[in-house]
Amino acid sequence: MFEVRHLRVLRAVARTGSFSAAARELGCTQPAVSQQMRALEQAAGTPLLVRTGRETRPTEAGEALVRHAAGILAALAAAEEEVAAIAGLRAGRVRLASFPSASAALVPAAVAALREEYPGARVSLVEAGPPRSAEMVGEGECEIALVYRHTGSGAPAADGAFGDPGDGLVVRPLLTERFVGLLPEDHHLARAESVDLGELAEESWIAGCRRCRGHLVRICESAGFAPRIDFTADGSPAVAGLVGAGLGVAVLPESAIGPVRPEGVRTVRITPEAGREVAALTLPDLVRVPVVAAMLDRLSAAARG
Amino acid sequence: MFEVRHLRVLRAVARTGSFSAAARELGCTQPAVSQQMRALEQAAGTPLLVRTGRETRPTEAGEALVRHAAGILAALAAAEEEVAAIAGLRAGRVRLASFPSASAALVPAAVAALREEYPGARVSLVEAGPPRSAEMVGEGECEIALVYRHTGSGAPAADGAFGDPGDGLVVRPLLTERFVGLLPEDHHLARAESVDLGELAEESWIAGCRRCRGHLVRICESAGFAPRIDFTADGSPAVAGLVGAGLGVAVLPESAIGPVRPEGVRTVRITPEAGREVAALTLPDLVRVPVVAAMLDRLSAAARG
DNA sequence: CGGCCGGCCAAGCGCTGCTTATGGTGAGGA
DNA sequence: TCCTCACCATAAGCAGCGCTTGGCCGGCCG
Repeated sequence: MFEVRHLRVLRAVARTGSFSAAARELGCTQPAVSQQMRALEQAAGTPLLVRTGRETRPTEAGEALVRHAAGILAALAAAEEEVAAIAGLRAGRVRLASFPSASAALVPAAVAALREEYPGARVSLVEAGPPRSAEMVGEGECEIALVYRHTGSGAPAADGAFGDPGDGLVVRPLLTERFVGLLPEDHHLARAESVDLGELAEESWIAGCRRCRGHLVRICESAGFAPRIDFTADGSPAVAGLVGAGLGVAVLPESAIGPVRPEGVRTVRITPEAGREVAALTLPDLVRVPVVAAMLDRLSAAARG
Repeated sequence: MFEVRHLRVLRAVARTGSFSAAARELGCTQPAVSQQMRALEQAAGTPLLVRTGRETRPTEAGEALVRHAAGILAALAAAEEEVAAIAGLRAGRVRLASFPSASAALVPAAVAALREEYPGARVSLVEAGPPRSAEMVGEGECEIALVYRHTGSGAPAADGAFGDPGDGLVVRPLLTERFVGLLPEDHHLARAESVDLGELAEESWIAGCRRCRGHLVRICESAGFAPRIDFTADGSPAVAGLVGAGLGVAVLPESAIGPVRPEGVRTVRITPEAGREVAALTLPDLVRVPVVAAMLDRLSAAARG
């Protein structure tokens, strides 16, 4: 089997016409070149160079090998270049899977920051809830999953939001946030500093997605009542809109509300406290991939900001 | 720098999705694969494989490298194939330089024998006299030079026909042959067993090429006379034709006369004896090139036949 | 004819890459 | 739930390889 090193030496010898000159060019000693060429000729099974005393020329087989070596070494250089581009963050791909409110808040800022610094990076995003997004990382469909896990009065263990720890995923915590209550402006508790959920036991409730609805039920259970859920809306803006229309009350993560306060809605702290942790999941090997590490950093920064 | 071995292992891992399977496929142990991949990832400066427990997949950089590896390994295989074809004599080129009478006698038989056994071999021939043909070997313009050297009453040392021994050429003796006298059929010595050249001192002489002419003069000098050269012809058939026409006498190498005796010509042994040695010259390295060795063998066989 | 250059050879040595043996971990089945 | 198997990582030991140094020889040139 030919070695890359052999081909390099052969090319140098063929170009310079001398073992010594090739050795100087390659930064090694002349016997090293002699040995390399002997090994290569043994591998080839035929002489590749003729030493005529005055000069050293390739044989026909040597010429053929030099010809091929040019292409092989060029392909190798191209491969190194491409890998270096990915390793050096001049290129690279990172695929995110995230849940809706993160897609709206964290991800745009992080992606913008990454692309500003590394224009070559290619970022893609797909929306998927915590169980599925973690699976996608495990299945190689994406590099980073943004997930959340409910904390507080809910049942975190049963929630298992961060995916099975047994998946071998690494967890990068991004932020923890409280759930706040959303009340219509004209609600009698809308100006309160803090509201106990029990005070809202008789209200009409507005729930979000299936997962959030389960969490809402558990929160209310821990406060001693079962919520009467009259509306279910996908997406926080819709929930807030329903609250603003005076159709009921809701609890949402702080960040899900976004920078602009929805019209006609007041937010209040709630007790018992409830919240969620947002984290990024990825595979251990992938945290050493530059573009993945950079994206994780940008996500952390976006979560802090 | 990537090594061929690394690429092979990477490809096997990517294809099988497992270190162990790759090790089995490559005929080595699993830790060997682990080490190879670690070394390759270190060389690449970025992870190339993600181990998810269930399976092992390439990262983006790994995919890029696998993609390049396919081309590189294919080019390498093509190079090995071509070199093996040359080494294995399924292909190969041998260029001959020979003097005219060998071109007419030895070479056709040898080339025919070689091409019959190895149809892929490409043989070319150029005519050149001994000094020049040896130079051509030294200069890489051909692989084999057919040369001759006069022996006997001539001055072999001054002749130097086999080229400078200092050229580093190897000599493969092919045949030695006597010079014979050519007399017209009606010459009074045409039926003699042997003719002393002195008896032909007063004849009209027909000489061949410049070099042969010099040799003729020396032979005659050693017999005690200077030949009167009235005709000079390039090529033995022409010389024999002139003799057959009764225009003079000549001496020629036996083989130069060829299988068919020219019309009207008788050949007689001459004294003092004169002759020449025919040999093939090549470079030491080239005798290990299969097609060159084969050609030398065929030339020897043709010389014996 | 002597210096010089280029190449081969031998010896020594450090490094690399393989092997065997062992431990940890996730997955599948009783 | 526990057991077992498959897979991978790690460590230690060892053989082989490739490089270097030093010495020698042969051809070329001043």
